[in-house]
Formats: sequence, structure tokens, C-alpha cells
Amino acid sequence: MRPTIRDVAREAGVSISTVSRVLNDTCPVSGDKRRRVEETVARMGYTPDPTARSLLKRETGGVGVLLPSVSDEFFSEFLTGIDRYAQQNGYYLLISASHRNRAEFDRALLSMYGRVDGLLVMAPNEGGYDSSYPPLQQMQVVYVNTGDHPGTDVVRIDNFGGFFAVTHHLIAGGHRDIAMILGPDGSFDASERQRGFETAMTGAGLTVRDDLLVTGDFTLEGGYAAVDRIMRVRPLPTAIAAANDLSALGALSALHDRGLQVPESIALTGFDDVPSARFANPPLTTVHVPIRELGVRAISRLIQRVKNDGGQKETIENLPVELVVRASSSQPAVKTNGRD
Amino acid sequence: MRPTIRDVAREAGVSISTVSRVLNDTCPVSGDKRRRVEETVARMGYTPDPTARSLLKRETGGVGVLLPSVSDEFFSEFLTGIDRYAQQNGYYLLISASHRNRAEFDRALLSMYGRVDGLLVMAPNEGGYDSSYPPLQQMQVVYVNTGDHPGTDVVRIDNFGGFFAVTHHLIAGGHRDIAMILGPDGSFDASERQRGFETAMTGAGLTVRDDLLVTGDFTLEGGYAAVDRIMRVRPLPTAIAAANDLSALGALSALHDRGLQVPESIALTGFDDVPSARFANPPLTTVHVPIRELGVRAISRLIQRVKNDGGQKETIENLPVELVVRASSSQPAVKTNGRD
DNA sequence: TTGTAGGCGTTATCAT
DNA sequence: ATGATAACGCCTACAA
Repeated sequence: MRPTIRDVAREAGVSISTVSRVLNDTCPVSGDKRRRVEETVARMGYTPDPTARSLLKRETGGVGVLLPSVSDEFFSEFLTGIDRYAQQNGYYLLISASHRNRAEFDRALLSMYGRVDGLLVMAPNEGGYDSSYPPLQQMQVVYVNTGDHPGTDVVRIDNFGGFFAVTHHLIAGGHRDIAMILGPDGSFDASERQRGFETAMTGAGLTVRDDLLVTGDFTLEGGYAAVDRIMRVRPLPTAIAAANDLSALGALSALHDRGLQVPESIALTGFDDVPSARFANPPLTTVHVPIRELGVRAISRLIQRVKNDGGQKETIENLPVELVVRASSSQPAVKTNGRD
Repeated sequence: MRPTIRDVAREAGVSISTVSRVLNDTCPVSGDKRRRVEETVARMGYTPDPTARSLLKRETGGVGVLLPSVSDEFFSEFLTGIDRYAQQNGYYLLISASHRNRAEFDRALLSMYGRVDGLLVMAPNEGGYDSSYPPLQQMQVVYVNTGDHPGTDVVRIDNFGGFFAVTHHLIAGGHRDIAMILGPDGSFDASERQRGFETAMTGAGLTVRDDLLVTGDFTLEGGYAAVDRIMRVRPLPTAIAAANDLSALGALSALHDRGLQVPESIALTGFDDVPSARFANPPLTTVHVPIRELGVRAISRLIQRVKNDGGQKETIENLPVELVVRASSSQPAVKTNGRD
């Protein structure tokens, strides 16, 4: 049985309040009793019950993190940043992932309602939440990689600019027929990246061919399968821009299996600069996204919000990303595929 | 302000207990009042405060997960399994990672003490915990991938058998000089894998050369750097067995940078069968480890323990692993390196 | 069937 | 400087 404050008080021969005062040093306590209390606390290994404390102070010291999934490196990196920051600031983390639909999202949200002081919400792949849902209104929320959410903070990556840059890089390398392996429907990241792609293409006077926009759901398998579809269209593209690194790695594997050299036969770029992509061979040109930083910004904003408790203006922050040219994918051996 | 049960009672014109009874249907309630309460609850969006409930029932409905790190695919996979299971069983997850030393471990543990009903502890890379630490004694604990812990459950992977198998595979392919890229000191997984390696080698009458046991800390960078060291020893090995996939991918990249073909110039194997390793090129022979399953087993044991509340015998479970031969690394072009 | 009251372990207020 | 006590929101005997 866990010792309570009454046990300590009895054992030390003082009143409950005195023990409390020693622990929170909120009032002066005579050196004699203080020592006695401290000794007893140490001996019994007493720790105040966080539940009771929460009930009284009406704050838990926890923050919830709602993720669409936790199963790839992006989220690992993201969580690492968050975890470290939370720990340093004395907050604990309540994490829930793998909810792809609205019902699951609501359940996860509800299970956090009342257990945390604030919530970090990362956009699910389908429009899985609705910021007008009452529990969301009641809590301090920071959104990550979503569109705007009036009244709350949003922290996001410059997906548009990043994908514009990587597409531009391919175009500058002489590519005209460029395929894009898309992300999942309903993902804000994915749609912004696609927008960056299309803007860069049309801005350069190139046409976005529908048959070169292939689905790819951000997974290795999706990237692998996408190459199959891309290889069936004519004329073939000379470059592929994958919506994220995982897709790119899957595509790389597929291209390798088909005996195609990257970038000699076909160029390939990634996005996110996730650790294992940094060691791909051949080296992959990608876009560096400060994922850990994203997490840190998000949670630091949230904690700020929680401490100010509502008296806070909404904020939108776009973190810059950076093109990382690792391969000479901008100088392909073949620039066009028989036309032009 | 969040509505309390009193608000609901007042609004519905009944007593507090009636509301409580409707919510938990613990006693029969007249249809009339029942309906009125249900309507009021729905209208006000009332949810019982989990903190108050925890205080009273002396259980939180949460389980804590203590990980050494969350930053690679192994942990992502592991967490995915846990998260899904916890969600389905109505438990929430309190996660804390990135504690490499004892002090940090203790802090993380303390921050969970009283907030969860049970704890999942995955071995840190250094001997970061001590199962006699009082808070650990007070809680229901399940250990993952550690040595034995009297009085508690342990769920682990058959690291020894797996690494024995992969080493044996290389030996059967004719290799005699085999290097191993080790894991971090103090990791139970790492030491068991090394033991599997050495047992397989000596069992086949081969010597374990000290200069072919190189450090590698389970990271991409470590694997990359390990190759540098391996390439300086003479005679060169004809095969490298990496302690995990991340090391193997790093090594693969290093070998590629040196213009060495895998497996023609040198064979290479991984361990864990993490998603991105499954798409390595050339394909990597590795050992499939049921990581998600590991998580599910661990948490299901824990929840069982929590529900029985102590009246439980300790259990040790070893999950089998499986050699996955993806490359023809067992038939290298060169079997020896000038001696023999 | 329904309402009243006590207590879970704290902290804060008010006397002393 | 110290001790008794109310309150946080809920559930559950017990009483009616």
C-alpha cells in the first residue's frame, strides 16, 4: 500500500499540514519538525499522489499527442523532439496513434479529455477531426501540419516551398516529363506537396500529365508499386519526385529490380530527409525537414498556451525546409525520351 | 468550465446519485428520470472527470511505457503494436523515452508513479535501472528484452538463436572470416546477439577474431563507421554480420561508397527485419523479428497482471525469430581471402 | 426507486 | 509556527 500524507504525519508526530508545507515549502517550518518530516518522507519513500493533486489543482501536468500513426521514422523523430522537451519541462506525455477515421479519433480524444492540460494534434491522413468538436474547444490545442485553425496555434512545415524547390531542381536539370508519387488523400502535407509540384511545373511552362501523378500513400510498398504504374505510361518520365522518403526508397528498390540506374536512367528525389534515406545508395536528393524541431516548436507553443491558460492569440508558424542535393540527379544521361 | 455531475443533476432535477447510476447503470432507475438524465448528459456534453474517478477507484486506466529511445523503426513498430492493443482494451498510454542513464530513468519512472496501473520497461542501452528500486516494486511491471527479473514477467526476442542462425547461414555459405558489427554496451539484445555469433563460430570450429568484433551502437552512422575499421584489418573478412538492420544499412552504404559489391565482394547480413531494410538494394539477408507482436505480448501480459492485481506468477516468454534469406549472400564469389 | 453523506489524498484557508 | 477543516468530483454504502 502506498503511504499517504497522513501516514507520514502520524509517523513524524506532526500534522498533515506541516508535512505538506515541508514538501511544497509554502510556509516556514521550524527546523526541528522540518528535519523530522524530511527524514520520515525519505524513509517511507513517500510521494504525493498525483491523482489527488490533479483533482485539487485542476491541472494534470500532462500533454496529449494525437498522431495518425507512429509507424515510420517521421513520427519517431517527431516524438523524440517532443519527449525530450516535455521531460525537461516536467510534463508527461500521453500518446495515441493509429486512428485513421473520425470515430477512432474521437475515442482517442475522449480518452485524453481531462487527463491532460493540452493537446498536440497532428493531421490524420483523412480529414479525421473537426475542430468544432466540443472537447477540442474545451482544451488548449496546437495543430501540427494542418491547415489553419482559427483560435489555436498551428505549426507546420513549408511543404509547398520544399516541393516547389525539389521540382524546380529537377526541371533545372533538364527534365520535362516528371512523375510524382503522391501522398495519401486527405493529408495536408501531401496536398501541399502536390501543389508545390504543380506550381513549379506550370510555372516553368511544363504540363502536369495526369498519367504521371500516381498514388503512393507515403509507404515503401506504395512507392514500389507506383513505379510499376509509372513504367507503363508513354512517353516515360525521365524523373520521379516522390512525396516522401519512404516512397522514394520503395521506388528506388523497384527501379533497382528493373535494372534501372539512378540517376543515369531515371532521376529520383525524396522528401523529409529521414535518417535511413540519408544512407540510401545511390545517394538520394531530398528535402531536409526539421522534424525534431517541428515537434519541439509545437510542444513549446502548447506548454506556453497551457500556462497562460487561454489568454493567448493564435499563431501560425511555417518552418523552413532545405533542399539537399546528394545525387547528381539534375544531370541525367538522357534528357528526353524520344520526343521534343 | 467543464460540467460536473452536480450540474447535470441540478439541470435534470434529480439527485447526484441518480445521474451516477444512469451513467454506470449500477442500479435500476425509473424510465422517466433515466431519459431525462440521458438527455441532459448529452446536451451538456458531460463526461465524468477521470481524475476524480481515479482517486476514488484507485486505478487510472493507464499503462506507462519506458523506452530507451523512440527514434528508430524498431521502437515505432513496437509502439504501434502496443498502442493498438491498449486502445482496444480501453487503456491509455503514457510514454517516456530517451533516458540513457539511471538518473533520467528514475525521473521518468517517478513521473509515472501513481499515474498508471502498470509499467512496460524496455531495457535501456546501459544498465539504466535496478528492479529493486522501490517504485518499481510497488507497481505491476513487465520487462521487455531484458534478462530475468524475479517476480515479474519478461517478454523477449530469441536474440541468441536468431544470431546463431544468421551466423550459421554465413558459415554454411563458406565464410570463415566473419566480422560482427556489435551493438551498444550494456544492451541485453546486443550481448545476446554477440553470444549467438560467438557460439556459432566456435561451434563450427572457427575462431572469433577480436579485430573483427567492431563497435556499432545500432545506428546507421555506427554501421557506416564500422566498415572503415573492418577494412583496415588483415586478413579481410569475407562477410559482415551486423547486430541490427540499421547498422547493416549504414554498412551497406559504406561498402557501396568503397565500390564493393554485396554479396559478390563481401557478404552482409542484418537483424530485426525492419521495414526499410526489407527494401534495401541489394536485398539484405536478415532475421525477422516480430516486433509488433513483441509489443502486443508485453502489453497483454501487463494488462492481465494489472487486472489480477498481483496474484500472478512470473512468466518468461521467448518469441521465436526467423531467418529471411533475401540475398544469395551464402554463395560469395570469393570464399577465402588468400589464406586457408 | 431515490436521496444523503462519507471518503479517496491533496492543498489552501482559517484559526490558534 | 502549527493544526483542524473544507473542498476538488466522483462513487457507493446506507437510509428512506
